[in-house]
Amino acid sequence: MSKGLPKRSEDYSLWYNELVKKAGLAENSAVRGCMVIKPYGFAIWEKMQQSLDKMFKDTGHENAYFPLFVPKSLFEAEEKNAEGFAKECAIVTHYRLKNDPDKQGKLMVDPNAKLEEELIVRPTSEAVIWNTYKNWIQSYRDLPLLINQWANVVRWEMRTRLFLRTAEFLWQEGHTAHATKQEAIDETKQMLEVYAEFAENMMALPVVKGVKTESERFAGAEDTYCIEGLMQDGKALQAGTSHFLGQNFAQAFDVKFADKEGKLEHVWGTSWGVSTRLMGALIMTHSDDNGLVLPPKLAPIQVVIVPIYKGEEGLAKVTEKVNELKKQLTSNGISVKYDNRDAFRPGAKFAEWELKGVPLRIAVGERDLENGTVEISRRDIEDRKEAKKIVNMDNVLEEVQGLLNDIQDNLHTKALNFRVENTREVNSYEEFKEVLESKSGFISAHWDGTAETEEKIKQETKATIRCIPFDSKLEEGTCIYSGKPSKQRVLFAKAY
RNA sequence: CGGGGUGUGGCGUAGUCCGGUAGCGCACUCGGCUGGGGGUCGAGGGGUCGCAGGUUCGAAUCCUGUCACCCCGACCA
Repeated sequence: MSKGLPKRSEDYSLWYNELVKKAGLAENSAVRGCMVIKPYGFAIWEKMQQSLDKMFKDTGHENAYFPLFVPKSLFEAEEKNAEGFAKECAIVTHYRLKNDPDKQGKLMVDPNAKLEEELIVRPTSEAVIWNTYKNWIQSYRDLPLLINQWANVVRWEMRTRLFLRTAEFLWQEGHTAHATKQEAIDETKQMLEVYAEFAENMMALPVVKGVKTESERFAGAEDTYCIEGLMQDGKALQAGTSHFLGQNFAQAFDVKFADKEGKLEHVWGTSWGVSTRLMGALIMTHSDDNGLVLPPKLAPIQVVIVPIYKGEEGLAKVTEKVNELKKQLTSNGISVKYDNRDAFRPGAKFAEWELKGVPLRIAVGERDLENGTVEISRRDIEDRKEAKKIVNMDNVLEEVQGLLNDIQDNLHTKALNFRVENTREVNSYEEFKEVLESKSGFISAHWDGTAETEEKIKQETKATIRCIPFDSKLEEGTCIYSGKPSKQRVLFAKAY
């Protein structure tokens, strides 16, 4: 383990990359743009999955699995969707390799094994799924159809970053079909609420809920709702999206149902997804210059216990006590790691578990055994002295339970304060540019509602409209760019 | 795809200009002392110098080609 992480204030993106690697979350692979998610990182993702999966099931959804490949003819059926993803598709054209006659021991694509129809590696699964739904839906009695799948998708990105943008990523995609427009819209909103609740409660990530503008909308959707978070460097990150698809896919794939009167109608659709990008959001929201900071609810290890001892007998004595503590904590649903590796001294272990973001560390030494105490240190306080306190051995369980709750709340509060402090209303384009340059963050400003203005602002400042927040009040104003009338403020930011 | 840069033990690098058979730090292995914030001493193991050609008595170093990665742009969850 090499020492030292770059400072956030000096080079935020270097800090992020190094942190991801050094904390053992993920690393680059032999495959261009694709990452290896390491066990510790995957354990966090699994906790996210478990929690989201339960929320999906609780709202009536079932899991299923659809193919990785999409025949080109299916893919292009919904034109806007196909067009939107066309530029970033991986395509399978052949199904066989053979020995290269010119190069000993090398393989080549067998030109005789060309597929009659190319297969697109799914960048998203609407096409296959709606093609399937056609067969599943005949009557209003088949509706609503509420399906989710956990899968990998591929989008051939030019520039990639661990978790934030990789060519292959893991996600879940929900795809539902409904008898009425209103029901589909309600579903779209409900799932956005699920995402928001997950982000706030589990990830301690405060998010803004809103609607995307037309140019930021999902290709093939009528409306895209989103949750947006603000990272510590003042850039916004889209953490989840939920789409009202109207009847676009139903029409493209001829998915009709007979209503109670026996009349045939197209169904109404939604889709919604969150990806391993959430890992990036989690990392960038809470972590500090000492390393990762994980909210207790998603931490694979909530408490690490480090023994402090001299000699084998010392370790044996401490271990005896630690085993009691560990049993007590574990039986109360707390995940505990006892780091009894003899090869490292306590200081090195402290640093390592800090880097890995374990919420609580308990140090138990021979001195503690005499005094009947332990030292508990919380990860969410950056100052190492302030983070520590000495606790009576008998109170460890309730202390730990209390502290874990405290940390979860504190992380959320800190992140929320940061967002509030970094959300600014501006009323002129000058001010807009000034804020963007000096402070970044969310900027709440009036916009005339046209794609042209949005595009101009994007070109000139790199800031985009993240969303039109649901809670944006109606108020008369003038567009900061064009001076035309506007009825409400929208949220701008530079984004990941 | 344009512009810039880098490929040398697991990681980070020196050496490349000016060719002479690869060095350092971290990590690793073994042993000792140590142990309340990244210990220390000693002994050891590990490298087709991205890949393929070429020049040369001799190539990490020079030449040609090629691949990969990083940064900056154009595109994006």
